[in-house]
Amino acid sequence: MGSNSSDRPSSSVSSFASAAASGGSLKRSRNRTPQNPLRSTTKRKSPFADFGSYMAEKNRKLGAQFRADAASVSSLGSDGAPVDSEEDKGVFRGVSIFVDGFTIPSSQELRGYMLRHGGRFENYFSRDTVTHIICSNLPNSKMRNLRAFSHGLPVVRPEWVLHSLAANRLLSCLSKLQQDHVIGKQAIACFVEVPSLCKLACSSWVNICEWRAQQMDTLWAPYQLVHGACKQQKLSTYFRHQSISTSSDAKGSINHDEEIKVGQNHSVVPTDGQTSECGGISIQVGDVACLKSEEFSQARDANQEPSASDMVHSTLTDPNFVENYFKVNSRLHFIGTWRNRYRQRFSKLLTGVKSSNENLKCHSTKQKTAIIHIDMDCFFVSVIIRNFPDLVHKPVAVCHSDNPRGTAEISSANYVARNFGVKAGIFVRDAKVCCPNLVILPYDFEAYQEVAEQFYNILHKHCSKVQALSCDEAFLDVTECDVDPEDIALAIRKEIAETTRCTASAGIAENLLLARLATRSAKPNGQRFLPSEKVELHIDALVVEDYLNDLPVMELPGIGYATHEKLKKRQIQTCGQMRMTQKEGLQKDFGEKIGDMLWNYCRGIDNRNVGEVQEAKSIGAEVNWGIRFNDMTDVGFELELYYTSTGYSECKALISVISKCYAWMPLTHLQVKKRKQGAAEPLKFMGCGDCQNMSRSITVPIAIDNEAALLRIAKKFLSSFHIDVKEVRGIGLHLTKLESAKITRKGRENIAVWLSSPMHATRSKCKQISQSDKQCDNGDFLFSSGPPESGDLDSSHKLDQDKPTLLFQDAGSNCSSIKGADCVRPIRSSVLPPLQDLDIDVVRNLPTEIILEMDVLYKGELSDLISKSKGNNCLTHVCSSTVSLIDASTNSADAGISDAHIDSVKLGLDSKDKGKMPICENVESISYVDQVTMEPKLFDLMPASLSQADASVFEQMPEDVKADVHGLLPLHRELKVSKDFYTCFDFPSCVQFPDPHLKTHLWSGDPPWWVEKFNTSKNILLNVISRHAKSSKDIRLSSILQSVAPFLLPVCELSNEVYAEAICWLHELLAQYIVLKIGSDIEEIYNCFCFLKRISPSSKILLLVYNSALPLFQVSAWNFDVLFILTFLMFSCLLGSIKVFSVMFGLSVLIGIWKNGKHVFLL
DNA sequence: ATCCTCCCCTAC
DNA sequence: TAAGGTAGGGGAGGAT
Ligand SMILES: Nc1ccn([C@H]2C[C@H](O)[C@@H](COP(=O)(O)OP(=O)(O)OP(=O)(O)O)O2)c(=O)n1
Ligand SMILES: [Mg+2]
Ligand SMILES: [Mg+2]
Repeated sequence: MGSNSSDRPSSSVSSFASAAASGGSLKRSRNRTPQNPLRSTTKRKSPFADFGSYMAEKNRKLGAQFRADAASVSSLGSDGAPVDSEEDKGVFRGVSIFVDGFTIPSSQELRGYMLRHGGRFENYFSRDTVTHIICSNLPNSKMRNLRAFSHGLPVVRPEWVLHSLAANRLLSCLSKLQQDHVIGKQAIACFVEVPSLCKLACSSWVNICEWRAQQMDTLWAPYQLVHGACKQQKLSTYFRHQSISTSSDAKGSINHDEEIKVGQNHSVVPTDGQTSECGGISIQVGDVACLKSEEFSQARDANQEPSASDMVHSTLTDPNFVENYFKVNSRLHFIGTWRNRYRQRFSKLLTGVKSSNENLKCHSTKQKTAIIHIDMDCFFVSVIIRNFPDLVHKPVAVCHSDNPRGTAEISSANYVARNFGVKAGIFVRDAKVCCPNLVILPYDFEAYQEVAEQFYNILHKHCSKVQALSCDEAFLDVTECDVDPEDIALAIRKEIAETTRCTASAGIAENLLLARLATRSAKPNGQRFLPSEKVELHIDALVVEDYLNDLPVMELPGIGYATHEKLKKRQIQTCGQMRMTQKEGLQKDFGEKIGDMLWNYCRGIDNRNVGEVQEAKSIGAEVNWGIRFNDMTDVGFELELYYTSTGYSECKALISVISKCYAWMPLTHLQVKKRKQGAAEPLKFMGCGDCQNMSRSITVPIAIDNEAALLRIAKKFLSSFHIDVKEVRGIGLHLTKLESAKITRKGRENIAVWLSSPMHATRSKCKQISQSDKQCDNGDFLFSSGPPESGDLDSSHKLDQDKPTLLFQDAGSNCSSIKGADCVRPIRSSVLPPLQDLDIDVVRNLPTEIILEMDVLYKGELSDLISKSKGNNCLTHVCSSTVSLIDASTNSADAGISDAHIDSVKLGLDSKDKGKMPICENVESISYVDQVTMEPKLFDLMPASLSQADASVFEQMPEDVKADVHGLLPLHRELKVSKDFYTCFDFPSCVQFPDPHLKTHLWSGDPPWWVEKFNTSKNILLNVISRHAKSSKDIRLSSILQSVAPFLLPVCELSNEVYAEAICWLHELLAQYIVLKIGSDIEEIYNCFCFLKRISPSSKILLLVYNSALPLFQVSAWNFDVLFILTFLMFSCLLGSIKVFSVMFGLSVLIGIWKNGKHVFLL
């Protein structure tokens, strides 16, 4: 009967238990294996988001400069000087692109592609020169601006460039791969279906690409972004209107759906066979007339319902889905978030009654405790039914749908209905089977909220010790009241009934457990006193005894489906049976605490006290219904919504908590539900079905107090899953460990070291550091705050004022700094204009984080320049408000950011002197901008074991510091990666591995020997690489990799041998390249790895190469001690006399610690 | 022992 | 059609 669906294990249990059980099974497997490689198109804010003085200034003053720059750059391409002049390479002849915002590939790479293949690249937009605008994604609001700028030019996604390149011809803007992985899958499917064709096409990789391009043209969805911006705008605003004023016009909203779908997704893709859609290409939005009439009537019908939002039911069709879902639709969200609203509403009362916890052992008081448990009867129904007096004696339930065949869940059923077997949590269709006359009423969350407030007002009026359990349920400790508890209960119930016109039931007993059990047996609209057996020697005592004896264990609070099943296996069904079991046995089977609880509960023993609501220890939000995505940008978009709608308020709450107690909430946890392999569409409409959970968490060393930083972490996690977004069924993000604000100090309390690591950040000896600011990076945000208050350890007021903030680096900036998990730092290259060419006035108007980032690129010279140009501390202001790293304890406390940069650089150069880690005095501050890799399949660039650290330096360290370091790193990580690499794969024996004797030979000669070697190989991947190397003037590996990468994207399945051989050779090539270049051009190596890293989500081959060769780079870099500092991290702590900071080298983190002025490098 | 992390379980 | 959220307790197992 209560069977919810086959994908939710078990049934027959009370609704919620089954929901929980399903959650349990769904959450069970934690899978970190990568899914289909998928290019993550992390969305970035458009530059147009930043309209303001900055843009105006920039346009005004830099226009001419950029124009000149663009012209010269472009001419470079069209002149063809550095470009191959071959005819077939001029794929982009006549094309001139302007890249808007963040893209993958980056604008610089796109530029490279254009220049190498006859196209032009414009650094700024001009209607006269630009032929195509490239952008990955634009939120709705930006489309308008884009429209204004585009002047009707095609706005296309960057894949167009790649795929045109792959096809070796200019693809139509109107045809586009729906999704990278989709095309890959389709292509593979085609090949599988037609093996002979596959063989044929496999004669050369390039042929495959061409073939694919031709074959796929018909399958491709439009590439071009939809323009109809005006209409879109109109419709959007209309919709917004509609949702605010309970609309009356169905046409608009349904149309809006179509519109948004196009606007957001850029293409409408049918989800695997479920919803057939309406050829995403040609929905010319705004054309109301073209809508299906049945949809009209549906929508119209829906609109007659009280709920304003209608017919939007998934993330596919409704851009405001999550917001609406939480705001007006989800009952579970309502009851789940109720506690927070209660906290807010009654916080004064709560702080006033702080007594209960300190008297935890109050059994010293002889007085027997008296507990009242009170709970509204069928709460949701009672509230609604007030408006339908006729229905009181009819079976009634609250549910979203009255469809007798539907999978909507019953939220609550009145007692008439319960007699038929209708209960919360079952599907409405099952309820209708039990009770065909069941009347379904809709939700009214506002009414629930209002009644709940009345309810608690009354409770607080009668009793000072109130423990809220839920919106309709509370414990009262009336021990200290003189009045008979039963009379109190009566009075309260009476008042509740009069005030709310809803009934409540109460249980009175000596402890929480019995009171709650008493309530249950008193329902509905009754109350019951359940005396403890010891005191009452009478018939009542017998009642308790009997009551418990025959009580099914399932009735005990804390025993749900899983525990019940376990007990059933042990032949324990009732409390009486459980009493027969030894406590030790229970503890063995269920764990210490649970066993104890079981043993106590079946005897009616409960030692808990009534306590007020504690501070929240965690917050989170998730959606697991209606989640259907078409592509990654949707997911990002959804997350954004997520945090601007619901999560936003959560974050606000969090912020207030943080500012109040300076708390840490260092663990963030993203969870994604993915359809389980082979799982059918869920029985429950739009449900998540049988899912596999993927989750990732990170411990950040500082409180996250801004939702943008959260969002960025979340997006990074998200992209690291490499999940086929069509399989995504749910998303959740949680922040926990709020309580670490109260971490007690002990041990080496004045040392704090945080390291980033690939999977998560490790926090070691995490202490709250008062008195000093903490500046560290553990994600990719900057932690900043005002100057530390010295001396006043617990000056929370001061800390409030100087509350640190996280800078969300890509907030509203077009200066690409953070691009999600797969991105790399912008690499310093010839593209960087000379410092003196910058207009300082313009620069100064840039967003601060951009200045900082640029400053990094200019190695601090920019900030020098700015401060000089201003002649005062303008920059100081900027910097101290963002990266203030002031060490009050040293005499150079006034060191500015530029000093820091210089010192940092010096630090890098120093290292050349000796074969030791650099030693740096006087480093007060180093600015840092970078990110942490959370990509699980990518090894972080951080040295991964002590074996990579300089042992002599390590020896110098204080003992306690050493201990910390040991805690952070494995003592030794096997670094013979190349060996491991060959053996850890299941390589076919026939693969011809590079001969060890070839070492150092691959790169000798001109062209390098490998080019010919690869060319003559039978391996078509190597052939392709060789071809590109030959045709390229530039024999730098980074450049070759860039040009060849599009051809290594997954297109069709080659044999393992081919892959393995290619990987081995590429590994060897890279290894020898490192040896070759490490002393002369480490930046080139870095460029190679950056590129590999970013492309790796798309190319399994390159991912493997990256992973295998990276450690070689790490080791080499350390051994050579020529550390080219591309980016820095400033992470400065003043901890007593120990200062901790970390510096980013490339992507690896160095931790420096110095004590008493003596400065030691660890890693 | 005690902590930590990654889950599961439970309640409404 | 339908709105399967939220937060705390705690167990298993590894690290310290
Ligand atoms: N599976 C569930 C359980 C509960 N609720 C909501 C509706 C309930 O009205 C409210 C309170 O839950 P109770 O357990 O107190 O159930 P009722 O108040 O409905 O009935 P009872 O009279 O048993 O308390 O929470 C829900 O939406 N879904
Ligand atoms: Mg109730
Ligand atoms: Mg209740």
